[in-house]
This record gives sequence, C-alpha cells and structure tokens, in this order.
Amino acid sequence: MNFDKEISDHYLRGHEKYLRNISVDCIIFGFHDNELKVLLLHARYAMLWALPGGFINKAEHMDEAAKRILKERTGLDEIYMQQFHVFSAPERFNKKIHQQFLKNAGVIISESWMFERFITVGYSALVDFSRVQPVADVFSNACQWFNIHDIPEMMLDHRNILNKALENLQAQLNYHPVGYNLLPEKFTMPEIQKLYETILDKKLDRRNFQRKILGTGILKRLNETKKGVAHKAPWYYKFDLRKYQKALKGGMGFEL
Amino acid sequence: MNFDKEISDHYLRGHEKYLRNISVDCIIFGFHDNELKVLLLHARYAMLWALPGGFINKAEHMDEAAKRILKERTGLDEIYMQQFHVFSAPERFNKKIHQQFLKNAGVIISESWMFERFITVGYSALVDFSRVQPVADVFSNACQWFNIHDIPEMMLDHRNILNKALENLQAQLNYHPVGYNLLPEKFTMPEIQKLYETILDKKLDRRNFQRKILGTGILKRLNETKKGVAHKAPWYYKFDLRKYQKALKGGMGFEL
DNA sequence: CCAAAAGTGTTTAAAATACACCCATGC
DNA sequence: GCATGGGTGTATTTTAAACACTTTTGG
Repeated sequence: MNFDKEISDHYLRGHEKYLRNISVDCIIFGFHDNELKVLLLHARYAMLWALPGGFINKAEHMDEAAKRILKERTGLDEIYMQQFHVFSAPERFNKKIHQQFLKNAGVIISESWMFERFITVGYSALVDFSRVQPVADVFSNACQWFNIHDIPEMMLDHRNILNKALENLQAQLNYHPVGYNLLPEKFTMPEIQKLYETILDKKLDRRNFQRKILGTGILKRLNETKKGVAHKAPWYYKFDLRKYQKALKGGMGFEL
Repeated sequence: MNFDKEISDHYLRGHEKYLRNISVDCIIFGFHDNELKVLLLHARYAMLWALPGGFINKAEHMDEAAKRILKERTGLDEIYMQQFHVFSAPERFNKKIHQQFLKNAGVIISESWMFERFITVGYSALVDFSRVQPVADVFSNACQWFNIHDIPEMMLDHRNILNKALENLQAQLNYHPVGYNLLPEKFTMPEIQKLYETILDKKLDRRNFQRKILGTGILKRLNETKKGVAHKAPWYYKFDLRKYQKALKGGMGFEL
C-alpha cells in the first residue's frame, strides 16, 4: 500500500477497524550510559514531538494494543507494561494539525474520526535501550531517544503525560521489581544500583542498597566476577525469574 | 420525555451526545452501622446487579462525567473521586441483554452504538451513607446499598471491577486521608478508627491509631466532648480542611 | 463503687540510616 | 604500594508495635 493510500484509508476508514474516541500512548523508558531516556516520535509538519501512540483494534484488549504499539516502534516483545492514568481533557485534540498534515500529504479529507476528541490511556514500559531499533510511524519523520532531563517541546498534553509516567515509575520502584529487559542478562551490583539511582534521580547508599535488593530475593549471585577492572572485581548477578514475576504481581515492599 | 422515547433516543442517537466505546463506572462506597457498603443498580430484565455507570459527553472531562453520574444516583456533590483502573477486555459487552431490555420496553432497534464493545474507566468515591438518596436510572428498577461482604451476582466483569476498587481503596488508605463526607461534621476518635477498621477489615490498636492519625495533622480537636455516655467522654474532632485537601493531593505517608 | 471505654504515656522490637574497615586489582 | 571501588559488618537513629496505668461517667 502506498503512502497516500495508507493515510487516506486511516482517516476515512480507520473507525471501521479501531475503537473511536480512545487511544493509547506509551511512555517507553530506556536506560543507557547511566541516563534515563524516553522514546519520542517527531510528528510530520506539526514540528513537535509526541509520545508513541495508537488505537485499539475492535476485538483487542487494550493491554494488547499497548504491547503492539511498543513492538511496532521498538521491535521488542514480551515487555511488562502497565497502564498508569487516563487523560481525558475535552480539549486534547487538534484538528488543525491533522488538516495541515493531510494538506502536506496531498490528501483532501473534510470529515474523519481522527478529527474528534480522544481520551488516551497512558502505558509505561522499561526496555533495554541497546536492543531497540526505533521505527517511526506513518505520521512521523523521526523516532529517537531523549534524555529525561532534556525533553523537547511536545504536542498537546504529552509532556504532562510523560511527567505523570515518571512520577508513577518512581513511586512504584518500591513495590515492583525493575531491571529485567533493562539490564544485560548478567550484571553487577553497582550496575543495578545505578539504574535505581537514575530512575529516582538521587544517590543511594551502596551497602544499604545491596542489603535491600538482596533481601527481596529477586537476584541470584553467579559464581563469577567481572574481569579487567582496576579494583576489586564485583560479582555478577542475574534475576531469579520466578521470584521476579511473582514480585511483579504481588509487590514486594521495601523502601529506598 | 416519556420512557420509550427516552430509551429509543438513547439507543439511536446517544452517539451524537456521548463519546463512543467508552464508559465510566462508579464504585460508590458508603459507611453505616460500622459496615462498608456499595451502591448498586438492578438492571431491568437482566436480573443482575450492576455498578452505576454512564457515558462521557462529547465536551466533558471524564472526571466530570464520573461526578455527574455520582450526583445523578446519590444527589451528592463535591465528592472526591478517583480513577483507579481501566477495564478493556474485548468481551465486555452483551448485546443480548440490550435486546432483551429493548424487547421488554417495546422498542425495536436493530443497530445501535450501545451494542458495541465498551472500555470502561473505574472511579471510586466514599460518601456519607446517610445523606444519599439512591435513584435508579432508566435501565434499572432498583438502586440500593449492599454490604461489602454480601454482594449479589453482578453483570459482566462488574464484580471484578468492584474487587479492584476495594483493593485500591485499602492500599490508598495509607497515603490519602479518608473520612470527609463520610463522617459527620464532628466525630470522635473511636468513630474514625471504626471507619479505618471497616475499610481495612481488621482491628487496629486504639492508642497507636490515635497517635498516627493525629500525627498527620488533618484533625483538629474541638473543645467539646460527647455527652451521655456511660464512661469517659471522648473528645470531638473535625477535619482541618486545608491540611486535608493538601494531603489528598500530596499524600501523607503513614502505616497502619 | 464498679464496669466500660477513653486519655496518656512507656517499653520493646524492628527497620532504616549512617558509618568503618577490609579486600582485590591494575597501573 | 597505592588509588579505586567492591565486600561485609556494626553502631545509631527512627519508626512501628505492644502494652499499662489512670481518668471519667452512668447506673
């Protein structure tokens, strides 16, 4: 299907495929070089950045829609995602941007389900930066990572959604395990600590952190240390997947 | 507007007024006789109980829709409500029930936005049982309170939504103040403790509870004690509205 | 004056925090 | 051999939980 056809099809017949007035936006966090990053799309012509989002197929669970969107933008599968809030301000739509977009795409459409207001459900995910191949969608001309401290101007209320996702991530750090999919298969204690420090944006005590994270039981120490470091070699750890999954559902309760 | 007209109008033209594929369901908790109650509607003909729900006007914030629904069922205004989860299973609709309902109402409709699947956002509220005048909606023939431990069979996934609301309420008890709108203007320490015990469904130590609840600063002691009790008279307290509202937003963090 | 229930502590246990010392490695 | 950063253990503070004694009131 060529570009124009795909666009006009989406605007004219998307409502036959998707639920109306409701969308999903994903806040995809990544971790790299000890920095927390977010994956954003650059909306064509609008000249603004946007969260990767999409719509819900008529016979699809919303959680599946979020995972599908994640997969489309990153190629990643089997990632834990979580809805964190619904955004429903009546002014959260912008017909002008759509018309500008269509005009530039050379498509003339006067009526569309896409011009209506959308309520959006925010989903957040934590992924392994290095395994991601960012892919833009048809509405975008770029898809790239941004440092959490250096976010560009964003569409509509997307900045607000992002802030809420970050707050939510920080708050949940005490109750949900974090790191699987985000750290390499085997990692050292300082590495996982850096991850926590980056998300929380504060320093943690090395010794107390180790005691607590080991206390949750989600880590298994390997019989192997890191090589080639100019100091005492740290142990490698990996996640105990059984306990990790269990903690994801039931929570684990510790304070940092 | 007569009954038939109202029904057929809703089924045939509701989509001109409301957003499609999305609804709001309210879990309205009340407190009475030291029991936690929930307000339910009895769906005509379906012979099942349902959560009070509704739809979102095209130009209305979803939070406003939830408050409007609460007001319609209870007459109450100015109640703190909170979204807690979105329910989006593709099978959460039941065309047959609608057709049964319409048949019994003597209305013939073959196509309607109401026959489609709905994603619903759960909102919870805590209200003063004694100030509520339960009012059924056009789809229901009863509206009444049920003890949380004695819930009847419910439509679709409504029981699941209710359970999630209760879990959420219990979990939030440590971070959000509870009681305004729920207790009389002035109340005693044992009364507010009973409220917490009822929601959490467990006994709390009288002395530790008092220390913690006073520690949050949301209560002000009045210069007045309860009269006519055959033992030492407890003080009356009331909420410090300024601090209460502040704690609603920012959380307060104490453990019970 | 006694039972019932509230007010006001204190004692004890647990958990979070801060901190100190030793160990291994590369330069 | 020393600077760097990791491993382990302990003292201190803070917070939560358990518990005891006194006070007030109606009958």
